[in-house]
Amino acid sequence: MTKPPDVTRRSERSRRAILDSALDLVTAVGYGKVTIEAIAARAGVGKQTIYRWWPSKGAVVFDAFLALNEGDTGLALPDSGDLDADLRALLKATFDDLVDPRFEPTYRALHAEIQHNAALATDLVERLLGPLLRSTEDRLRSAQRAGQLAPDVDLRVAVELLYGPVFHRWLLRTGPLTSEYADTVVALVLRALRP
Amino acid sequence: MTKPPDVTRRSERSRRAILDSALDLVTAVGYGKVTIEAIAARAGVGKQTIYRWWPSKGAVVFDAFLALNEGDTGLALPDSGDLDADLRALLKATFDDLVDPRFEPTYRALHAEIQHNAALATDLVERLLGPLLRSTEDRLRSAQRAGQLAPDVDLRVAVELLYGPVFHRWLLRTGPLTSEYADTVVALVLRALRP
Amino acid sequence: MTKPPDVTRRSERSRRAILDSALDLVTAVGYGKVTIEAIAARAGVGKQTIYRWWPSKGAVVFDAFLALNEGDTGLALPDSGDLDADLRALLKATFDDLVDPRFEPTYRALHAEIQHNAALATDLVERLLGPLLRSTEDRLRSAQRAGQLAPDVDLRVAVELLYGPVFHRWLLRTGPLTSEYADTVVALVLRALRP
Amino acid sequence: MTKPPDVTRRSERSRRAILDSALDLVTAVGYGKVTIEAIAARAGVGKQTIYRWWPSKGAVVFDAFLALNEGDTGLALPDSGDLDADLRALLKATFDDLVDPRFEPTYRALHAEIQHNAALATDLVERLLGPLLRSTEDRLRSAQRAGQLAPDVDLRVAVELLYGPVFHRWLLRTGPLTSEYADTVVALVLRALRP
DNA sequence: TAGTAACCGAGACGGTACGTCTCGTCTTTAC
DNA sequence: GTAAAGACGAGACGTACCGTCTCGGTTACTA
Repeated sequence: MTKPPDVTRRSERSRRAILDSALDLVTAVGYGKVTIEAIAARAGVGKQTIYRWWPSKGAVVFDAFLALNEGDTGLALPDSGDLDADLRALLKATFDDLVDPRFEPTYRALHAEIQHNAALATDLVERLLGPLLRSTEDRLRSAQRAGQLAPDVDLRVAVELLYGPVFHRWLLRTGPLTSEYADTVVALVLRALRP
Repeated sequence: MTKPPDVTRRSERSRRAILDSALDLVTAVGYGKVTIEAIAARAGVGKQTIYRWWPSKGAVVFDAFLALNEGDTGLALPDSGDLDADLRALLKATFDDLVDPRFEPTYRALHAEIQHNAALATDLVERLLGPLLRSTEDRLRSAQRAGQLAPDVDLRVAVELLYGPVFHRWLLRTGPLTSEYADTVVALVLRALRP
Repeated sequence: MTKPPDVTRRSERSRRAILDSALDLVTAVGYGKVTIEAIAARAGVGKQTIYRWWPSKGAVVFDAFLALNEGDTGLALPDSGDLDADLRALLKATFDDLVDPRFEPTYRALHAEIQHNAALATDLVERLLGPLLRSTEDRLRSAQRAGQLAPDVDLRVAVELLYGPVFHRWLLRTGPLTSEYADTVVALVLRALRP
Repeated sequence: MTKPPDVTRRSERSRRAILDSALDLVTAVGYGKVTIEAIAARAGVGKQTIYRWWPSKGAVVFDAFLALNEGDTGLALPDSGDLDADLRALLKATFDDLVDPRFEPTYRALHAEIQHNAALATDLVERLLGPLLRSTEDRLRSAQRAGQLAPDVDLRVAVELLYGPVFHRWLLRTGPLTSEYADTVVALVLRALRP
């Protein structure tokens, strides 16, 4: 049986160098053209050191992406009292991220990756998307408590009703992600959710 | 300038063999492990014959998938008069397809592929998803004319409101695609669309 | 049983175009890089037209070479009475041909080819080298009759004694083919052959 | 700039396997039909391992051939005192090698190869033929010192006078390499070289 | 003069091998 | 004693040609 590496001995310097190189390369040449060899070379690290700690290229890049956002103190939960405005802001913030040319290729690559890598999917949904979805749900809950939403609405479904159309457009490229689109979606969804 | 191959001389026998082999292999070993070499070998065909007519593995597999559905006479547009029931039927038919173990891996693979292949994305949306989305839109239009939906609703957005949550769940694996889920989504969406 | 092509119907225009193209290509890119496809394309000819009339690339190129020399009325047999001078002239004429930059690569290619193509070897020795070797032998015979050479010398061996060292140098690149070299070889050989 | 491979890390086991396989294949199917793919497969080696260390098929086969003869302690310089007999022995030993059915096809292939590969030509002449030519020259030098040869004869030319006719016959297939032929050539050459 | 046999240009076909690339593992060197 | 450096076995990539096999379309003999 193969022994797992001793995590206490892990070189923090190498870890950082690998994540930084992964990110640099992914933005420079695109996810598809990044290779583990290239990451190792740029990080000044043996390939084995990558294979020892990550199971796949996707996992390295994903970790690199997470590390990028890890400074964020989490989404400032917007609660201006105006539910409509708050939701529109959340949606717009979401697709500002999705179409940011610095991130879009990698977001797409990660979404491609999770189609045949369920473990990565869980991680991505939990740790990258999670904060967004959770704070949206929180906002809806506070509205529900305030009697602005029907009391029997399943909030997890409500969140999907908001983000589903956005991701649908973005993943299938069936249309542009404009401000008006956010307005339209939010307006319709609120009609669905109100008491 | 490179000359395109003379399509009139194309061997139908080889075309069929290639598509069949592609499909067999994709279901047998999964899209990611299928190679053009293997498709050619199994089809009893030179690799060049594949490269002559398709630009990528994704294109071959996609064509194979299309050919599979090509016998379908198109969706029987369901119009029982009961809008609610019709939409639930459409949604359930959709995820019956999505979770069919014979097709799911390949659907996922195609969705992964289109993230870095825009041409394929257009094709997929147009030719595989298109019929479904169009007939859904047609059904909504007939309901709108009958005064069951608000007259100012943008039907393309309405369609996304229906399918978005479904694809969101399926692509991000955030929850199961159950019958109840379809009911919930349709109920909410109809509340949004009613006059 | 496969029928041989009907030589009477052969297209002279195609034959010429093929030989010309073969020669052009061989001097342009070198024998090794010439392909039958390229010859056919440049000649504006179907590949089958080449395969119908020649068994191999070597055969085409050889024919092209022969056609080039076919205008030559044959070697003017040098018989000035001065055997020494005549032989030196023959040797020098030989390596003028061998090192002519227009022909050397193809001569070398043909010599390479005959190492695994005995039929071509016979043709080459008979039709390209033959005239030279025969006229040299003739010159030696006349000298032998005149008593300048030992009467028991086998003239075929004598010819090889003259040309062998030259080809040895040329084929194995063991040294330069200079005028002095011809002088030295002829002088030594004549010492061997004199009565 | 591409870095050359680190020769100190080279796998001796792979090197041997490649050379052995090359030799086996060349004798089994003939040089022309040997491919690098086949050598790699038979050696249980990745193709890259061949491409890393050799520039061409010819180079591999040549190395394989050299390795074969590498146990030889070099030609036992024959110096029986009888120059005539010694030279005849050398010539006969030479064409015993040339016409040995195990080696002839490969010798021919190598001679073909060097026609368009000057680097290989140098290697072949230096390392395969070299020992033979040098020991022949040594034998002639000792004879010259003993006054059996004219003191002004250029011994390199003398060596070519001996081997040139032999290679001429062999390469151009203009006649058989018999014992009598060796006798005749040696006799004539000695007449040329004697004081 | 109609029919027909053959060559012709063109080029698709099943194949083989090329030389390059990347993978994930194994081995050696140096700190 | 750990990791960098990097050679290794494996095998897919896309390309180039191979030699064979239709295709229609001209010729040029035969009935």
